Amino acid sequence: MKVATAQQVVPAVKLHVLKDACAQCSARELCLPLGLTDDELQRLDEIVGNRQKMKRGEHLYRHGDTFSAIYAIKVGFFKTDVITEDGRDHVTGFQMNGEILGMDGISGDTHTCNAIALEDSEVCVIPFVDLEHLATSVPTLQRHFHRVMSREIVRDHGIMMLLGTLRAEERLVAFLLNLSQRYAARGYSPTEFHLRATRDEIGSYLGLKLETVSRALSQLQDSGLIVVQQKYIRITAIDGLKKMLQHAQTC
Amino acid sequence: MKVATAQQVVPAVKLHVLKDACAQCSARELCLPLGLTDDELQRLDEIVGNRQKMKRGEHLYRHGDTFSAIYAIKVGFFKTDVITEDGRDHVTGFQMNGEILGMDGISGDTHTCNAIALEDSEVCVIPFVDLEHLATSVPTLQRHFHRVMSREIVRDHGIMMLLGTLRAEERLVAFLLNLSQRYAARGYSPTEFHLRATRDEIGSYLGLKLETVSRALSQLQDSGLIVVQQKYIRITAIDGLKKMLQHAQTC
DNA sequence: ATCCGGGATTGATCTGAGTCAACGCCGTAG
DNA sequence: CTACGGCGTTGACTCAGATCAATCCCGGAT
Repeated sequence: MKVATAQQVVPAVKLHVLKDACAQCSARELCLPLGLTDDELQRLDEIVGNRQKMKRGEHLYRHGDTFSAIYAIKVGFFKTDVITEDGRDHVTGFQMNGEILGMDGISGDTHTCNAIALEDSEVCVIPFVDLEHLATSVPTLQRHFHRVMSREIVRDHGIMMLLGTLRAEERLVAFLLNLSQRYAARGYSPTEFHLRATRDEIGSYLGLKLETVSRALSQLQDSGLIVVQQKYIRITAIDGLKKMLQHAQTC
Repeated sequence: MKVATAQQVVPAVKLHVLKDACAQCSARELCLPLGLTDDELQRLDEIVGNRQKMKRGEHLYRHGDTFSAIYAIKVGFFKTDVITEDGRDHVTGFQMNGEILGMDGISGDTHTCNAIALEDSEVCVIPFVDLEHLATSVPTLQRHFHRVMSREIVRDHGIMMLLGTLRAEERLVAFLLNLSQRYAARGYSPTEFHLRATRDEIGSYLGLKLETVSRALSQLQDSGLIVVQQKYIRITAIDGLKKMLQHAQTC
């Protein structure tokens, strides 16, 4: 067998896998292995077959690919998008380390969207049948997986709300605050980061045209709330941004 | 204990439960018990404690309620909505018989949206800890539950696409075709039905104002594609509607 | 170092949907 | 039967964001 041969030829792989195992992973609070015992973690490690490195621009999976695994992002940044019958696409989300990709594929055995790396990235491949099987004997894991799926649903509701009720500038603010909060949760600066997405991708995500995204960013900068230099963003008045969302449309 | 007493006092309840059991339910192809053996169905029946009747306008659960169960709609029609910090609300979905409500609550132990009956309805209450417990020993059930959650995610992506890329009339068309298809799947007419939602609720769902919904419906009627009389809708040219979505924005 | 091309910014103009307002319809309560 | 109130329709006007277009910026290739 091809895979087996590869492992025999390169014994270093085994070591590498151990080094990156779930127990040591910095993302473990965020992705699946929350609150597992050492033994349970060990069993999870065993099913997480391989860690897959990806170059910027590569697809992790494509719309129509048969579904076999979900993916935990170890490092990197992704976008997911759906394609309409008439060819246009729409970005449904941006995912960063510690987050799970691929749950769209569970319902129909094929993926319904594309997942594309926006920078060099690395993911853990979690074969889904193995995960389900393990979940039957590790209730904590089962519970946590359900939470992860549910969180995705709740997140989507938030985006639907954003798309349905907020104005352009408010959408941008919500987007920036969301990024800020997620970076903070990972120990990065909540006020200073690089956007990995283009204006066009951000626009697609927020239901805006790229020019509108650009203008809204400039406007926020003119108001003294943020500093923009291309993809670099610095939030100078995070409370001001938050206030914009609270009073949205009320005045 | 109160509950136990109630069951002893009213022995008729037991009979009633049996009559409505999952095995006989007309919605069983659509909600959870797909492909279970008789024995497994029996065990599911046992955890589905009670069937709850609801009057139009009643809340099944509210934003903030502690989460304990998901609900399968036996008969009726619901909407779910989320409330923003500043008081506005946004409809996130309409649910009909055979569909599952409440999965938003799994992630945080409290519900994140409201579920409101738009007509007199009846739901099966499925205590979530029991469902998870049963799922560990019935893989088919586990699998199917995961599919149901995933389908919800995929559905939400579709709505995000709709909100982000379609124009007002196209959104209405997508909405009507979606209803049509769901009614068809239940053996009702795909071309003739009553909207249970107001123009305002439909507008909230589609990211439009109620006037725009009204206008778009009138326009579709003028084009000879549908007939509208208040809440009554008849689709007279379903292919014409489908065509509108395929060529959306391409010309 | 220079060239090239994709991405970003900014301005001018246009338009689809929102807003405001009047009126019509229908079911319910008295 | 009539009055009322919520829902729906339609019209006139406004405006936020799309569209079209020119220019700028920056990073990678030659």
